[in-house]
Amino acid sequence: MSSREFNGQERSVEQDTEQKSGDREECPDCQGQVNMVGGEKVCRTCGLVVEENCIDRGPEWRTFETDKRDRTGAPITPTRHDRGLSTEIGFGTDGKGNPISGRKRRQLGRLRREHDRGRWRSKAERNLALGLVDVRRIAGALDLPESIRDQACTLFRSAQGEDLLRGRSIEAFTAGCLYAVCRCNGLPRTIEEVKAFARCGGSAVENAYSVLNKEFGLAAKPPLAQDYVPRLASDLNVGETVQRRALDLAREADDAGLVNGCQPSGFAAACLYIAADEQGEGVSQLTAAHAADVSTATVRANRDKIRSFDFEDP
DNA sequence: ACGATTATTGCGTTCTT
DNA sequence: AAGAAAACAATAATCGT
Repeated sequence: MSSREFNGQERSVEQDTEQKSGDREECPDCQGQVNMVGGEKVCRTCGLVVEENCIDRGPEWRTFETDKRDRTGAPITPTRHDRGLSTEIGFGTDGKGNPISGRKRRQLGRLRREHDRGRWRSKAERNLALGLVDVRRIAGALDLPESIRDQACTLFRSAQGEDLLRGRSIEAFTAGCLYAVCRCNGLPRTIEEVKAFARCGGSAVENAYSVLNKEFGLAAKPPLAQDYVPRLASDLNVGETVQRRALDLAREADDAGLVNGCQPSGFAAACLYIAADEQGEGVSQLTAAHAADVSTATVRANRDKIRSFDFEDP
């Protein structure tokens, strides 16, 4: 939460200077190197999310202030079936903001109805619109960055273009697209979390994902424990040093293949638990387990695995 | 809250047909 | 080659401290 507000302030200031410099950036907290992880700028050492939604497709809103910039108009977005270029008939007021009433209002109502009906040229286009709304809904519920949401919308478009939706539900595919994009970007969301917001059966989501994976050959990386550390850390409200230590543990465990066969989120929870324990921060097994949606027994098992590995000797 | 023990589940292997 | 089954590891549930 706190990092999110932080972004909101920083963006307007730094957007111009940093846009595509590609130069090294420093984490404001620990001066570590910052690199891109799936649409988010994340500090390599402490895991702080410096900036998210780095791709800005928006227009230059300052056009009316300084006449130099001429990119105007509504923002074009893949999240609307017509890419945001449609027109809508508003309610209540006329063009000057004065209220309207009576016959005129009812006339506008009829006009709006016909306008809405004429909006979709085909069933497919209507389905697309439905799907994109659903993608937006789930992405918002999961608190995902905009770039992820937009990628998911684009993926949904492709899926429909390839006729993958035939006989399957729209809702399953929207959830599947979101999960697929998260996987491709190393963004830590389990399929369970996505399923929780999908308006369809969980198996349908899995099926949609596997179809997407097969048809498009998605670049889905195997999920890593270290990917889950930043989010869990912020959920648990631990300090910087704890988070950094946990990230180190997770990274080493990932490299050593210690996480193979385990649930990476549960493993990350164990890393956080150990790190917090070392620093004397009171994070109980229960809270750590709950944040990662695993049981305390899993946290314990993974903790023992880490401890017995003993990172010094190899 | 934590640890130990037991039960369940999921999954890759291996054995059959 | 396809399916069934025994085997194993990870996770969850339960009980005791």
